[in-house]
Amino acid sequence: MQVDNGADAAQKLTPKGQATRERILEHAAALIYGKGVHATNNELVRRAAGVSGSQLSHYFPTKESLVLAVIDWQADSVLGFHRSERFAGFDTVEAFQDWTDFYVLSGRPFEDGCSLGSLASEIVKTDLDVHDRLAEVFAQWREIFHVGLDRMRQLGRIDASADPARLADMFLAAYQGGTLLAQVARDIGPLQDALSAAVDHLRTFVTSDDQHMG
Amino acid sequence: MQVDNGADAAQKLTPKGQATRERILEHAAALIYGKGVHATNNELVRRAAGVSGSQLSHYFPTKESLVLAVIDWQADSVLGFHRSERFAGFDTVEAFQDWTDFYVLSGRPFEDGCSLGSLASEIVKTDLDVHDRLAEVFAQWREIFHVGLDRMRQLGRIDASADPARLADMFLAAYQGGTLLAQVARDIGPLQDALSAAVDHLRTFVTSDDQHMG
DNA sequence: AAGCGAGTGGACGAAATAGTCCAGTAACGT
DNA sequence: ACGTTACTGGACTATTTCGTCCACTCGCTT
Repeated sequence: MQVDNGADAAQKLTPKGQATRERILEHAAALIYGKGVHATNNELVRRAAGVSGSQLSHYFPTKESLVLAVIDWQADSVLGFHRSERFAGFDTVEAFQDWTDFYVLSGRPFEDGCSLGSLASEIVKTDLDVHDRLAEVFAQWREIFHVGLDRMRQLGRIDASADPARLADMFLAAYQGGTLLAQVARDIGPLQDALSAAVDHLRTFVTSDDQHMG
Repeated sequence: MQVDNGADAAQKLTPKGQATRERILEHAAALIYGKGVHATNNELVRRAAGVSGSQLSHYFPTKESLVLAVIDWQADSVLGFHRSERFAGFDTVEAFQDWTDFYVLSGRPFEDGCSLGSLASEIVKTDLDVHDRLAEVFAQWREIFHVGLDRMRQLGRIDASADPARLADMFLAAYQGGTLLAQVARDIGPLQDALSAAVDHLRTFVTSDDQHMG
């Protein structure tokens, strides 16, 4: 269930070695986040993390293994964020509103985009054998929304005609697509619009009268 | 307004030269479409188009210029498709429904994804100076939806409270995000869900009673 | 037909980059 | 303390890949 591939690979490392591995991972994640996968090369990671070439091969035998570790790193971050108490399992409209507000108002600068989304679209077509891992992460992400929406329906907060699975996909797609558009336009507007529209759509299923329009 | 960069570069080419250029472009577009930008190298294009190395440099001095030409090529295709009579300017709900049906039912295999979308997210973070061109294309794409929706509102087909700009972004984001999710999941379901939900949302603004639910 | 420019071919050069090798250092267990 | 194991450094190699160079051919014009 929980992502722990990073720990798997670090099982027989001493504290010092593990620290070095973590340092490489941090910097690699940051670089990939900012420059993309294939623009992040050996040397950049090496210099950023302050390690020698052999250490990369030592902790991450191939670039693919490094990318995979970064995916796990980002996955932990994203899934952990969505599972935090802040959103209470996404079983209220307010939770979804808070979620969109986070990205629109205070979120990360739009230039960077969603680490996982852009990472995914950059890799999906390549030979890198990370597809399954990515698919799993996105499935879990979707599941967070799905469970919350299903609960909302069972509790009668939204109408029985609402389709939790469909709405979950809608939210995820609105976020991913909106992020892409925001990146391209260098303007957070499209993301804002897409997420607002998604929440608006969710509101159309709300059964009670206090729909907190806005 | 219209995309013509390709013609710009081909201004002083003889028919034979132009034919060769087109051939390179076709195959390059197909390769990029299927394998991504950075997995499509010199040699692949050369062999696919049946040209020698020097010809690539002759017609496209740098890889960036080739990518740019492919973007224009794809842009013409996508924008032309959306401007076709089939969708009548997207000024009816049925047009949007037809549009989603096209991608969901008969559309291109989901593995490939949207040429422009995946192309964009692969390039956006790089140094390639194609950002402006991509932004322009997406802006035009959005404008097609926006104009149609605005017209729908002016004609009273949807409620005055509907926000055409927001809805346009929602449709584009739903498509782009849905396509990404479909690629990752290797299942067209997410795209189907996202687009269906988007159309459902549009329907909530329909003023007349014949809403053709489905 | 002769010349000139566009078009073409294949080999080559230069640069970037992933991954290896081996020697040297530090840390841990006994 | 000592040996084993983990850790580190930097140079090196192999490969990929973009782009160039120069010789050659084709086709149009006069």
